[in-house]
Amino acid sequence: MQPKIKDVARVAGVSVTTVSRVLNGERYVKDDLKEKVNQAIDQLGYAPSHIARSLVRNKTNLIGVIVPDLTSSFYSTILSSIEEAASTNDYNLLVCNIIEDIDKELKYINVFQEMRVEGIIIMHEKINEEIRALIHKMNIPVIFSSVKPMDQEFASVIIDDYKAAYDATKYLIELGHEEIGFIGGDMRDITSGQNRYSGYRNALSDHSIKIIYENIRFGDYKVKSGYEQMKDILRNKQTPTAVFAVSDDMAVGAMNCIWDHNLRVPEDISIMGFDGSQLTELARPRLTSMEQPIQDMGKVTMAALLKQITNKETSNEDIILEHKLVVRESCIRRDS
Amino acid sequence: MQPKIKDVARVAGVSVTTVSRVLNGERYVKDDLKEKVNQAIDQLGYAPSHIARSLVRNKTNLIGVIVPDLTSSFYSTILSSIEEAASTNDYNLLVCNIIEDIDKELKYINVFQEMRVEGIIIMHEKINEEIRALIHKMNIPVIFSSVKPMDQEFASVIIDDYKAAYDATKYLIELGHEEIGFIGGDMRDITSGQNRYSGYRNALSDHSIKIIYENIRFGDYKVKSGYEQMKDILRNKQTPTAVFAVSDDMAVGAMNCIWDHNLRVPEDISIMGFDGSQLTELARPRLTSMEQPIQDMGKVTMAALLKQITNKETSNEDIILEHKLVVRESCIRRDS
DNA sequence: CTGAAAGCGCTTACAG
DNA sequence: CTGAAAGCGCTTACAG
Repeated sequence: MQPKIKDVARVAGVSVTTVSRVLNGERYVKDDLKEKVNQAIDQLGYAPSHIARSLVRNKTNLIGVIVPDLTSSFYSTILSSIEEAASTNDYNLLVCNIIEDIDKELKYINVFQEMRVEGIIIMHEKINEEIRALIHKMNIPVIFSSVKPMDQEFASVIIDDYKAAYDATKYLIELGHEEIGFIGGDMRDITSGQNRYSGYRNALSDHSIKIIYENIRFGDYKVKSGYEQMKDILRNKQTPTAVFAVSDDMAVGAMNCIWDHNLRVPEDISIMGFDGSQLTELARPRLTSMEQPIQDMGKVTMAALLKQITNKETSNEDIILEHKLVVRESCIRRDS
Repeated sequence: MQPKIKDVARVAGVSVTTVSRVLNGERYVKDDLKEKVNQAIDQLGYAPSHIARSLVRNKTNLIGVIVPDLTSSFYSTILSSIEEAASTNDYNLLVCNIIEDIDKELKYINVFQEMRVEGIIIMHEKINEEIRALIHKMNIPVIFSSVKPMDQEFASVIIDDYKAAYDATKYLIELGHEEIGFIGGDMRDITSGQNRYSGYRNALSDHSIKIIYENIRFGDYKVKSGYEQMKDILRNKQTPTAVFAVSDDMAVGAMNCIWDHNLRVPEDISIMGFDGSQLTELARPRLTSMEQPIQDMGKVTMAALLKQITNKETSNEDIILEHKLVVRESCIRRDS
């Protein structure tokens, strides 16, 4: 059994009120009593129960976080910066990993409600009516980080996917590429998939380049799907001279596929990634990528959430961060 | 404000005791009352306060987890399987990320104590006297996953590092290599560093191969240090024909360094990794690695912890899991 | 400056 | 089968 405030009071020879006061750093406690209390605390190894405190203060200092895949370097990097910001502000993270299991998400949101978390951060793009309704009913700040589900009324911290994809494609065009393949993301539940695809298409048409649908494929943002989609593309009679994959993971998958076909990046095919994950520096050749400010994303998300918590007002205004093209070695000028 | 049990009781026209009973699935509640209560719960969107429950039940269903680096694919994979096991058993995870900051670790252990977590999982190898003392005082189950700090009396879930390193080295020897470089890990705080190093050395001497200290370097398990240490090794007059790095991250760093020097893996230098992380399949050539059962590690850790929690007895017996050599493409027979 | 008492939202003997 | 009351470990007016 852990010691309780009553034990401290007894040992120190004061009332629990007084112990509580020195615990909470109030003034109006005589130095000698304070001393005695602190001694008793040390002696007993007392640590106040956060549980009891939460109950009376009506404040838990808990944030619920839903991650689609902890093993993804993209999400775990965001989570890491969220954790840092939380820790700095004396908040603790309840972390839930959802792998393709929307029921688990619902279950966890329920748990979050029971735990009385003060806010929720979701990095999962799939969300159904039931979850939406539950979140609304809970009436606490919710913020989406790095994703923006369709038709939703919650705030997202996100980049301008359309423009980022447009700029990435434009860069390839400026390198002289005209057959530019595309490995897109999910087109159903998430706005990024559609916006990045639009950005790609419009960049091409704005530069009067014909869209070759044979060279357009859609994956699920993961390495394996990048590999598979690239394999498909390589089967075409006329393979593109450059491929733009809308995640670094898929880009690396594509690079590996190219390597396994004994072709070379970037000499045979240039590859452009998206995200700015650790893989960009790990891959050989190093991956040129349209980067999201991953580190900032977590920080900004927490800041926005804490602001909502503090001001007791929910906001549904998206926060748009800047994307940035980082040129490395995987894209070169096309020989013309 | 969230509705409370009192509100439910009022709406349903029963006592709070009755509401509590249907909440906890007790028998001895007449069907019509149960019905009314459930209706009231739905109507109000009531979810019982886990905080209040924890206080009275003296049980939080919380586990504290300390990860050294969330962005590492090794640790995040273990964390992911820990999370899965926790969720299955209705436990929630309080996650703390420690990056080289031992004070933060102490702070978090304190938080864990205040939160009255029922158990703690630590994947961090650095631990000082203060932390050790605190953990002991808390008197709750603590288990180390994938690491075993020196001189400690807590249980670890771990592989036989000595034997694993021995076997990996032996494999390289059997491929005909005689100059086998080594990129080791931290030799101070963690037993794996020393045990893997011993395994490597003994494998060599058991096969009458002279140890060349020039080709032995120590990193910090991360990609970058693998790169740097390999750079050092390549500066030597006689470079090894194979290098064994005691983490896949360092192995990939070494491979990248070799690539950047316009040498080839495995034709010029074979590379053996350690861990079995995602990188093994991502790298090109694919990385041959002495693998830990990463997925199992999380599962086994949680199982052991839950057992201790349930039986209210702490154990300090290590659990040793099997290592396994997975041959891919980065090691080949030496031309002799 | 200090303490007795009420209350946070639940559960659980105890009584009926 | 149902409910009034005590208690979980704290904080916070309130009174002195």
